[in-house]
Amino acid sequence: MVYQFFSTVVEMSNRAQSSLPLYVQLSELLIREIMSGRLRDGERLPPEREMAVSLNTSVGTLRKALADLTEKGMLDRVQGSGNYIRAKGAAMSVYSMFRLELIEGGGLPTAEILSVERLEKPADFPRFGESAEGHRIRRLRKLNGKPAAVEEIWLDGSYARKLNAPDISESLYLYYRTKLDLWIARAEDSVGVDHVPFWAPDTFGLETGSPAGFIERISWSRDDTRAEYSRTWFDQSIARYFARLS
Amino acid sequence: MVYQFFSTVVEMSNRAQSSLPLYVQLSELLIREIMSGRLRDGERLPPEREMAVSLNTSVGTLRKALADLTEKGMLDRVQGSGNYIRAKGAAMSVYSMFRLELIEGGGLPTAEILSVERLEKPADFPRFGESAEGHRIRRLRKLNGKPAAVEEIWLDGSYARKLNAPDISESLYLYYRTKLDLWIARAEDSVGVDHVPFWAPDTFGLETGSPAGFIERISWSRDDTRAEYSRTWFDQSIARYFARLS
DNA sequence: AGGAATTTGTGCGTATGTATC
DNA sequence: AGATACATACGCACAAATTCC
Repeated sequence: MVYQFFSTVVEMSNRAQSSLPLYVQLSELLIREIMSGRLRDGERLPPEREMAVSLNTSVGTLRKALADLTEKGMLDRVQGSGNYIRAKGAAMSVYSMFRLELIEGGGLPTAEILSVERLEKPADFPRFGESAEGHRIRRLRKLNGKPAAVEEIWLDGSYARKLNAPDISESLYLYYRTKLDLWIARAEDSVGVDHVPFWAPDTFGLETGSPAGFIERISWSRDDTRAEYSRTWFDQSIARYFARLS
Repeated sequence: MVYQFFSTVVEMSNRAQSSLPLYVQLSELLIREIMSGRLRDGERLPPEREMAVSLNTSVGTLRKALADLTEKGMLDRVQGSGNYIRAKGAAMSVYSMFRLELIEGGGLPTAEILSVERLEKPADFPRFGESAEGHRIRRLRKLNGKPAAVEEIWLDGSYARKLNAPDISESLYLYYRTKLDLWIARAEDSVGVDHVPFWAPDTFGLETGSPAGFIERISWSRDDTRAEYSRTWFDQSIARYFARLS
């Protein structure tokens, strides 16, 4: 019985800490369960009423959490049948904000850290966060092993004194969540063209200064403050940007 | 008292026709009110409880409709203050699915119809709709009067026998809604590069065959069927694509 | 084939918390 | 400080879709 376990966790992460709305806590609890693999792809959740009881909450509140998961693409809700985990969506959700795919479709995204430094924010950046400094993370991004993009992410300095480069590894957002308790909730992208930056490694397909696809992004945390600013240059001959709108 | 009026409209569009969920009907009712200008930008709605009474529904149901409007960017909900119309978002919402802006930001989008024809769907298209035929709409899109993109939209043939070109004019989606009762609910975009099609008019900045930004899109109606397939070529030197993710 | 049981969807009502005015 | 108004949370009844016998 999985629920007994849930119940415990919720008790802990509930009264104890953040005083975030209960439905948010539930949503995040379930996300953690999925991410960690304790809830597997395709697995069916217990009926809402049972779950609500074990989680010591009401059906309505649980439903709001489940709706949130659905929106995130990590859950299928089927009337008359049940609620089904979509860990694929979850695996994607690790990269959920990564919006590049191979032109032929798909492609497993991986990342290779080039550098992590704490620096003054450049003056010409849009405003984000409260600190005058930021963590600059440069990465080489690959799709199915092929270098597809270079990426420079600026995380506001207030979220940590120092970032631990090895810990970041593949999933930056997972690191944010687990180590910094920072939940990226939404982002705005702007896609155009720009010149490949001078620091792009030789392994990247395009030469420094040549034109490439360009993504500019601002990300908000769940408390609706701008947390992150990032820029991505991608090789348009092998990758393209995609988005779901509503 | 605006609500009395609401009440009437809801009565009509409620029991009478579609049997869509009440909260969807309410949401659409409000959208129509905003679009038509009867609800103005910045205007404050009556308190939820009053509104619920006048609309002859419950607060919970109304709240679900309002949440929908919020998601669509047409409403600001401020705790302790009130609900405020954002007709800008609505004006945008006419083009809500239009995701191009000037590189310097913004730009008023307009459209000029090049051709409207009913044709066999090309075989190499992704599947959408049930008809073997589709309406092919070609448009020149401008931002602040500057030609920024050419666009080819294929609407499935089942939604109308024939489209009336003059009626379409600026807002295709408004036409869908008002004349065809087709509500585009969501879309998936894929952004890359492609060659400008041969039919692009001379007024378009780029020459036929030269590379341009390229958006491929599939759109779903609110009953979750694929209704539309479209392709857009845009001049990357003056426009860029933007998206809000979550 | 069909009906009963199960499960989510919709809608209503209410009580309490919290931000705004 | 008090009133107003949205946010959260709980619970119930019935509808609609699915599943199972």
